[in-house]
Amino acid sequence: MSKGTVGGGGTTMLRRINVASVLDAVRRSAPAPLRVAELVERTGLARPTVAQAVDELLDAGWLQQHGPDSADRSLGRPAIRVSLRGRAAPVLGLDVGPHRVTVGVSDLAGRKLSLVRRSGPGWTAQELLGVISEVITEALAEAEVPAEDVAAAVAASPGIVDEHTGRVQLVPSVPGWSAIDLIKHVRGLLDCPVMLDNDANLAALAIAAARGGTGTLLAVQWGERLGAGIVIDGRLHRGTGAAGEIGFIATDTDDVINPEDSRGPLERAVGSEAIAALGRQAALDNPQSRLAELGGEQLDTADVFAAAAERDPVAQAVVQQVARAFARALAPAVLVLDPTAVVIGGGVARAGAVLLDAISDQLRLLTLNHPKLELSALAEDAVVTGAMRMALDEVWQRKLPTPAMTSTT
Amino acid sequence: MSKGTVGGGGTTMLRRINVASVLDAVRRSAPAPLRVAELVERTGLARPTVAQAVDELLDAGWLQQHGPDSADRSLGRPAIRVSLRGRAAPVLGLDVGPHRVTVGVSDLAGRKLSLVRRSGPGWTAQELLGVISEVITEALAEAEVPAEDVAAAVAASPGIVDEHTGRVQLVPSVPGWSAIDLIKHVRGLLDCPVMLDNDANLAALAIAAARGGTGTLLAVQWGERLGAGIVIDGRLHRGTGAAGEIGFIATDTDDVINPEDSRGPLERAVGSEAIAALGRQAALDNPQSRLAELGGEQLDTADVFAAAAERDPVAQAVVQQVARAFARALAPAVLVLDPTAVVIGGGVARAGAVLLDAISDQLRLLTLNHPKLELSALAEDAVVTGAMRMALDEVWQRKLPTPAMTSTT
DNA sequence: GTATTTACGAACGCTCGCTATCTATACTGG
DNA sequence: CCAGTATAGATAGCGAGCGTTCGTAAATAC
Repeated sequence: MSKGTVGGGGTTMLRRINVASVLDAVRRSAPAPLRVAELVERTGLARPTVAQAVDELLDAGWLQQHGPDSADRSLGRPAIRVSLRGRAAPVLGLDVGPHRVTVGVSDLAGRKLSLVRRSGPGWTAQELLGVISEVITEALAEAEVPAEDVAAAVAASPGIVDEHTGRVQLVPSVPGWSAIDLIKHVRGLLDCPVMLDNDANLAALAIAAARGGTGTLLAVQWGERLGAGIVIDGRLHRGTGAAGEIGFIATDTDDVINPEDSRGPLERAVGSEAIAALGRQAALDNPQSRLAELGGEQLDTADVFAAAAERDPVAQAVVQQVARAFARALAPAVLVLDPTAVVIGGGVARAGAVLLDAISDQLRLLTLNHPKLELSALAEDAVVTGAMRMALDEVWQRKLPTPAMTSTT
Repeated sequence: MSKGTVGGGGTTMLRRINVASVLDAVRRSAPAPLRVAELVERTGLARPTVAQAVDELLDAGWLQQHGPDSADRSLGRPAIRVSLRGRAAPVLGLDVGPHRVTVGVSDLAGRKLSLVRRSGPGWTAQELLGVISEVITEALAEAEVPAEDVAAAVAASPGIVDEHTGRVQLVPSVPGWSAIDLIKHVRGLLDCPVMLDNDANLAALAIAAARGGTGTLLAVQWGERLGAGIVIDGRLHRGTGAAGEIGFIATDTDDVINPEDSRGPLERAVGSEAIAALGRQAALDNPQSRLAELGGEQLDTADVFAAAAERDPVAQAVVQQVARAFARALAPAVLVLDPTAVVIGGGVARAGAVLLDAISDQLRLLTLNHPKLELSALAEDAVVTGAMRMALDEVWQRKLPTPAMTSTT
């Protein structure tokens, strides 16, 4: 149990291994249905073994049977084809922010069944719990999934999350907010394993899953706050629990980490609010620039990047400054991690190529191996998608007795 | 093979799993011998199964049988006790530097059988190969291990190593030196899998193994050059292949990465040579300081730390400067990785508490979770030890069909 | 010297997967 | 319209391995 003994056992264990092997093979090719013959080939098992496993999985509701595909007309008796029955164990992802609640429901194969978003003006903690209930029931209804069927749920929370206790540090976004209450609340609604994780971590998981395969991913969430998730070969790297907190990296002029202030030096320097402030100052200093024209009094972060895209030198200088500070802060992390790719998401990512190119140029000077630098394709859905992904991983890990078996042959 | 299909198979596979399970249980308790009853308890298998597996492993030479321990006199018939027969598959570690060659031989249980070091004044590449042959044969003789018995060998090389091709970048220590030749040479001597890896990586592996257990370790090798190895839950993190190259982190005053210069900014700032240079300059500026007294003309890195330990303010200022630069460079990496511990090894680590405390103070200001900061206990043997460790891991991974089986029960 | 405790060893029954064979189904070609 | 063929599914026999149970050996305690 607690000891990490290598499992072993009798023939029933063997049976379970083989059933899991078949199930895993089906999962890997999802959503494409598979013929039994293909399963035989992929698992290396004998046909009767596979057939028996398929029967068992059909009975248990994990697989569903397809009729012969009329499009694929080949010689001989048509094969029955099976695929994952996603409804067997749907999962739920939850992204709670101070102004927005998003809930997604996904089936086992990773197909999105529903996605419900609700925005509002700063709820209180009490109101927020009510909104969460509503959105969850709405999402479940849209997906046509009864609440008791949900096999796992993951909630995203900003701040540093202890994955076991659910305790959260450094998150004063909503007054009176407690992630522990959130967990309790959701547990009351769903009666299934409910987990909590950092939003940057979950976004990273989603992006890594979208990119597929192996390698090291550093996924930066760049908005008012700055965080990053690290995914190594599909697994999240948590460190002691606070890995990826790049917002607290010191800049050349600011290295103060204050427990009272939830923001770190880099966030103060290049967070979206800081970018807007830099833009406003630049507009004041250069009243006849395109930047001042575009933004006016209420100059926004987006205005800075828009003006820079129009080649306004004043805005471009601001972008350069931001990119330089960001690259200098990130370079040590890139040197140490040596990631395959660095993906930038969050609100600032909407800036697009203007910012990306500037960062890329700066980063190239400061690193050895230059990772691919990209913008997140998932936009604002990254966090929910990642939450669903993690719930999915949890379900699969519970279901498959052998997660990895390095075939020596 | 190439596909990562979950293994499965017939009863022979089951047998192999159970045998491996028993072997693994013995390995975990090494070097303490185990009674069969204990194996039954730890593996969860039935006694006949364990007995059969033990017989098989004894025949194959993986286990050895102990007589009943006269010290442990308890009631009843004395139990047969078995332990790993280390000589079954000894491994070899090799650390090649420009001025020193070290070879270690270890048995399966991790016991060091022999360790042979040879130093010399800058050999040529050709001479070096000859020296390597001599030291290897000497180490094998001392360990009483025939060359053909060696099950795996790992060689350490400075620079960035591609773990598959064995190609090495950025290592001009020995003119005409090629790690590919090294691999070929060792393969010619040993006829077993020969692998190559970065010396900082291997040192990290050794330190992680010595500390034991899980967590994230950042092991810094600090000498003339600066490198680090990252070990996460016992596995080395390589990134694209150049992970841990902290020597190239920019400092506040220097951010030039030049392909011609094998040293990076941080190495130029706080490498042992740079520390000595700072010390010499400080001594010149303050001729009547303890530092100037101690070091004289040929002032060394060690002199700086010695003077600082004697509370010479001039030397202390130099140490402060070095610690500050190092901490500022490392802080972003610590924030991103959030390691359980940071261990410093290499020549500069001999400075001891003077440097460590200074770094700790600086790092505390710049990070959120403060990892344990320690000096490597392994001193100069870290790299060879790590090489043996990696060879050991390779052998075990080949032997055990199921490396990790998350017991769901 | 006997009783007790502990561990080893062997026989039996059970489950499981693999090989081989037979049956079912649909397309092809005369 | 009917045989031929190719593919897939179903079934029996065999072998291998594990687990349970019982008997036996070896040491200590009284």
